[in-house]
Parts: sequence; structure tokens; C-alpha cells
Amino acid sequence: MSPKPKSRRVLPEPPLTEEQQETWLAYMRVKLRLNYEMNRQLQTDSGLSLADYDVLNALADCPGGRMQVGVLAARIAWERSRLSHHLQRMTARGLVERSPSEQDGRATDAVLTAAGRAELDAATPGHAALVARMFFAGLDPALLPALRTALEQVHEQVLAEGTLPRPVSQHRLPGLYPGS
Amino acid sequence: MSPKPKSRRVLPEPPLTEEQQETWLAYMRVKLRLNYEMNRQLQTDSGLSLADYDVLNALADCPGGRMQVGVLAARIAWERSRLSHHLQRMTARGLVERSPSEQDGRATDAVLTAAGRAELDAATPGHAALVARMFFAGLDPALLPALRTALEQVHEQVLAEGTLPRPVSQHRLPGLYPGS
DNA sequence: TCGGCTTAGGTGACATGTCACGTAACTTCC
DNA sequence: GGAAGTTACGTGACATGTCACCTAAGCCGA
Repeated sequence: MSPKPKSRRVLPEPPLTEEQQETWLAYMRVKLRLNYEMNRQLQTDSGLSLADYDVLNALADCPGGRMQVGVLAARIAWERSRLSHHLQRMTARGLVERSPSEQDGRATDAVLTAAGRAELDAATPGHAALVARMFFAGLDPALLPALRTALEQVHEQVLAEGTLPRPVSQHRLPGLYPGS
Repeated sequence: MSPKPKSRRVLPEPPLTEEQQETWLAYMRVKLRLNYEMNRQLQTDSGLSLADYDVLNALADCPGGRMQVGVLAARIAWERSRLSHHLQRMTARGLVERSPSEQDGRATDAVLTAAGRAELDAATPGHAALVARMFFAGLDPALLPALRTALEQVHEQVLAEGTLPRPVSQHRLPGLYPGS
């Protein structure tokens, strides 16, 4: 099964150095535990899941609390069908609404309702407190800038290499609020 | 709605500094996208989900590929019932087996099968390559040590503050293999 | 050795996520 | 202006995760 002599070496060499492996393991461990804790805290304190929070948060971060469904999906790195189902459930709970897009007849906008914003606002302090306590409280402040830069570099890399479309920066621009 | 004068100040102060917020946002963005990409890559290239991979990986990292179910759950930060269901499915696929624990009559061990180990081995290079490409390729090597230390500090903090039991270090100790 | 307490895991009903596919609105090019 | 290709979302079937609760084994003091 190896009649292809050396057209391109198989490269069984480990693609990660020792230190990279350790870093990756630490990342995964943090991710797993933090996910668990965030979910739990949000659920018990606010009746929101982390998924709900991601959606509400992304919407709230947008002028008018309104975003096209596909754009929102790209922003939070969800499958579009997942978002579609989830919006259905959140609509039933009164947290968001759907309304046909003005720009594109095919598209739908997800819109934050007043109730949705209220729930988000109610949930945010507890969530932020958890982040402060779980993530930053044990972190040497001297490492913060490096951590930030590193994460931003990784983010950029994932965007560049990833299969998912780069999120549209339908973002709030400082001092530029197009209004409703 | 503010008839409770100042029994305890409401503390609307933001618990996070500007730089902490940015760091947190970067972390969340990385987490969302990387999760998406890892899932996708594993699924299409190996027919394993990221969840499968987490389980197999944890087991393989243990002498004999055998671990008590609850210990495994703590290790990968899953609800125990989730793991129970998942093991059932993985058992049906022949990736793992269950066998009653020798030490504790109540407990069950999850055991990696030969097929499970083979699948894991087959999936690992692709997964590692993805990590190398998405996570490390864009990272300034000078930042690596700081990133690692920061993540390890955060991990320690989550363990200390979290609600989940600290994972038992039923880990492979260098030079100390109790054997099967 | 009996009864209550705790801890192990499992289970069934239901919430959530994924995949494959469907329909409709654009876009293009003739 | 209309067929072909693309893009936007929705949907139904099924895979996965969560919650509340169950049974059994170990534990412990009366």
C-alpha cells in the first residue's frame, strides 16, 4: 500500500511541540469547565441557557437589536438551521421576534423584544460576576495584555483558516447610530 | 421601585475593566469558532463528534484505557447522566465497553475497546493538524509561554471556584504504570 | 442488623442540535 | 423576460443533552 515512494513524505512528525500541547490541553480544560459553570449559573439564576445568552447578547450589541438571521448565525458561529430552531423557541418565549428584512425579500431579521432585553439585562450582572470570579480573579494581571493579544491572534487565525464566513461587522460604530 | 434605600448598595459598577472585557470577548469568539471548526473537521474526516473525541481521549490517557464513569465525567466536565447516555451510544457503536468496577460494587468502569482506540488513533493526526493550523499558526511564539501560564492560572481558578468536583488524578504518572 | 443517609449509575420525558432537503427570492446572461 | 444557478431560511427526522427521579450498594450509628 506504499507504492507511492516519496512523492510527498508522510510526515508522521508531531505537529505540535511539547509546550503547544500543554497549552492546548490547558485551553481545552478551561473551555470544558467554564462552559459547564456558565451554563449552570445562567440557568439557575436567570432561566437562560448559554445559547440563549449568546443570541440575546449578539442582538443587543447591534443597533435596534435587529440582525439578519444569517449574519447572526455567522457572528455566533452556529449552523443556520440551529439558529432557526432556536429562534423559533425564543420567539415562543417572547424573547425575540422575526420580521421580514427590508433589504432582501428572502431574508428575515431577528429582533430583540423589550422582554428579551429585560431578561438579558437581568442576567448580565450575574454572568459578568461569574466571569470575573472564574476567569480573571486567579489571573496574574501582568499576563492580561499578553493573553488578550494571543487570543486576538488566534481569533484572527480561525477567521482566516476557518470554513465559516467572516462575520459581517454590522456592528455599532462609535458615534454612529443609524437609528431604528 | 427603589424604596430599599441603601441597605446594601446595588453596585452597578462594572466588575470587569475595559481590557478584561476585550479579553473575554476574544476568548468567547475563539471558543465559538474553534468549537465549530473542530466539530466539523472531526465529523467529516473521522465520523466522530467532538464529544466522542473527548471521551475517547480521556480514556486513552488512562492506564488500561479504563476509568470509573463518575471520574471520567468530572474529568471532562460533563453531567453524569449525559455521559451515561453517551456511553450507551458509544457502546452500541463498539467504541467502549462497560464493566463493573472491582473496587466499588456501585460503580461502573468505562473501558476503551480496541476499535475505539483505533478510531481515536485514526482521528488524532487530523485533529492535531487542525489545532496547529487554527490555533498556533497565527500565534506569535513569543506569546506562547504567557498564554500557557495564563490558561493554567484560569484553569486552577475554575477548579477552585467551580461547583464541579476536582478531577481525580487517576492519571498516568511518569514511570509508574500499574498495568492493566 | 436494622434503618436512615449518602453516593454510584441508569432511565424516561422532554429540550436542544444536526443533517438533508425543500421553497422562495435574488442574479445573470441570453 | 425567463431558465439556470445561487442564496436565504425553514422543516422534519433523528442524534444528543438535561432534568427529575429511580434503584442498588456502601456507610454508620443505635
